[in-house]
Amino acid sequence: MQRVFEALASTPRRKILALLAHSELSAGEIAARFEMTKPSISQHLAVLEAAGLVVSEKRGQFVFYRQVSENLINALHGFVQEVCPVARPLKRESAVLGRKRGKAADEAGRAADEPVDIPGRGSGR
Amino acid sequence: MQRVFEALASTPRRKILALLAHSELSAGEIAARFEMTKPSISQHLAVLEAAGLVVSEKRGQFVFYRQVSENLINALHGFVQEVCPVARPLKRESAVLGRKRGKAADEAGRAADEPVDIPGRGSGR
DNA sequence: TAGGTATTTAGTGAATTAGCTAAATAAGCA
DNA sequence: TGCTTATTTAGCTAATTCACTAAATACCTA
Repeated sequence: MQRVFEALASTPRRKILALLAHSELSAGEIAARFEMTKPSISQHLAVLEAAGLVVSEKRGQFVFYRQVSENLINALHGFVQEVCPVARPLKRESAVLGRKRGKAADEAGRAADEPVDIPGRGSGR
Repeated sequence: MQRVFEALASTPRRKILALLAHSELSAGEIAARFEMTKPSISQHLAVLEAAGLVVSEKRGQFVFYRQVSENLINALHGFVQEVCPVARPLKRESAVLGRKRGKAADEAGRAADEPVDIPGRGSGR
């Protein structure tokens, strides 16, 4: 949770995530789209990966990065539940998207006015 | 947008927002719930206010703070649209919640794969 | 093995952030 | 007016972040 929000606090990192919205890209391809040196981009990618927002996979000479949208959605969703309980309809929709998740809701935090409770999942209780 | 995410990057500030989820509180009441000095809390509140996430109102001796959930929802929503277009159902629900908003979607950013388009609103086009 | 490309690690300096204490401002009350 | 409470502003230090350059590592190809 903390790491997710720290990762999102940086504009270049949010842009990297947006760039990865539709397809995976190599570190070099990502760096090519920013006016920043490759080591700097590499560092941003490391922050995103530590937050669980992307994963990397080395294939041959290249390291490809792709999004892990579950963690983003779960962190934001969990937070919105805490802060803005009026948004309950969001929760239901997010649940539909996040059926396959298992643990990230714990990191995402809770305790607003009810425990995390994802309908349509079966293992919550 | 940038200010919203910077504001959310701090755990104490996220906790303050959660504390304000259900009712407004004075600066002193907020400070009383944290193990931090009042000036520090005051600074965090200033950051939250600069991001448009809370508003303050001075009444007599006290300064009361309350949430402005529209800005939070819109910023997160706009970002999710950029980064995670698969989450389109969220968008529709968020629109229902945010009927009354007018301009914050611009700050929230867009450009993922379609323009911001809130159904059920009348002024979008 | 040698040479080239891709990426990360190390190390540096400037800028920002987070918390503190002390002091200033503002409002309520005797 | 003078005292008390509530909050913010100023000024400080320690810690973190950001982007850079230079060097190291890993992989591919000849």
